[in-house]
Amino acid sequence: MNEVVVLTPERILEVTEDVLRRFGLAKATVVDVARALDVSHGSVYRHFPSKASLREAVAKRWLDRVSAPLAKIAEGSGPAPARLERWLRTLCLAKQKKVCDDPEMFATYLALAREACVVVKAHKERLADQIATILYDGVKQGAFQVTDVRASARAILDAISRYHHPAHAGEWKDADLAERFDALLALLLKGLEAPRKR
Amino acid sequence: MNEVVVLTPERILEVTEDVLRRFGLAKATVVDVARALDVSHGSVYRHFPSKASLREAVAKRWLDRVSAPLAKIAEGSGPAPARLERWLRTLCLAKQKKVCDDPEMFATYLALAREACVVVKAHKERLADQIATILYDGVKQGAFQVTDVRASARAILDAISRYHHPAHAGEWKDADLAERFDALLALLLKGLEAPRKR
DNA sequence: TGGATAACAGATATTGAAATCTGTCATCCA
DNA sequence: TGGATGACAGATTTCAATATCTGTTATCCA
Repeated sequence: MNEVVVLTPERILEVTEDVLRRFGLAKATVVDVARALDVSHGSVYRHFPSKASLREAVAKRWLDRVSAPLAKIAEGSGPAPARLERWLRTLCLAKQKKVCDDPEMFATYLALAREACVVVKAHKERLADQIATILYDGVKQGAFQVTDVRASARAILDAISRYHHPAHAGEWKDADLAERFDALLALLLKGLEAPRKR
Repeated sequence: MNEVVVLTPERILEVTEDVLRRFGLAKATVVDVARALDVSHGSVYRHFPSKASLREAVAKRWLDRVSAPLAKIAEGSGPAPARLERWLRTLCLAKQKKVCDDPEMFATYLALAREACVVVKAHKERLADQIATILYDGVKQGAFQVTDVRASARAILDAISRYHHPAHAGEWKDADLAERFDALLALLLKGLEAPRKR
């Protein structure tokens, strides 16, 4: 049988994540990754053109893991307002859980994200698309009154920055966090709402 | 005549700001400040118990200069929605102008604010109070329908974080900034609005 | 012949000794 | 006697030599 373990980009990314977890972003080197894979560092450069591109790929993996469960909610069915609320709560709670469970790794990913701004931008576009999907449903259902779905989707994502953007992670320990988030959510949903028929 | 120049806290703060401008936050020392004042650094410690407290006082001065013109708007008269819009635009444009005019000094103040989180918290409370003042007027005028003025005020401040919080300064160069801010503002104002009488 | 390697040059990081800084205090002086 | 001073100890920063890392390439091998 003697399985020959081949060096794939996927395997490199896994090990890189592990190395980042153990050493932190500042200290982790390509040589460390190669050592953990038991290959020369030149071999890593065969699969990724630079250290920056390797890091970018790790960032992308992480962000994809964030957006996947949200996509499920966005593409679900049922009343749009409830769905939007669930989507927004899921996004913010996921981020807040991450920082709470493993603050060091979160800090690592934050720094990584700052470098890989192209990847982050694409991620934000995807999130805005998901909100837009829900808003579009809401307009069809007559629950929302929105003139520009795309602009509103971005406005909502912007509005909750404080509760999902890693730069604000330091403010997530406040006792009144949930209360304030609820107030913001209520304000946004009221802003989207179509006037009641009577 | 021979005016004796006395060493006042105010004069120390002025010179400290100047030293910060010239050397940057990381390099500026209490000794530098004392040198610029032509006194021993021990004299500075007679007026401020520590370097941290000196920096805090500088941060406070800066934040007070931000909130003063906003207080004028908040305490003005006229229709609350227009006043709120003006207040929010003034806050965000002031911050964005600062970062555009003197990015280095802005970075210095950002780092300073991160240290002096107590002072920053008080500043945010003051801003929320100002918004609450406008909201209260709006409710009285029948323009806004808000159950908890204080909570709504904080929700609004939170919602525009992306456009006034220095942590997002990197995103203020985007071409669609004004457009996106307008969309968010419209959404928030719609959320505050009392249903039209008919 | 695709994929791994070791050797290499230039860039970056580490390290430890020396310099500087922070905060205190006994002393001075107007 | 309130306010300034300079000397001081311990903490922090700087700087330059040394080590390590990044990215390339000629070479190897299965």
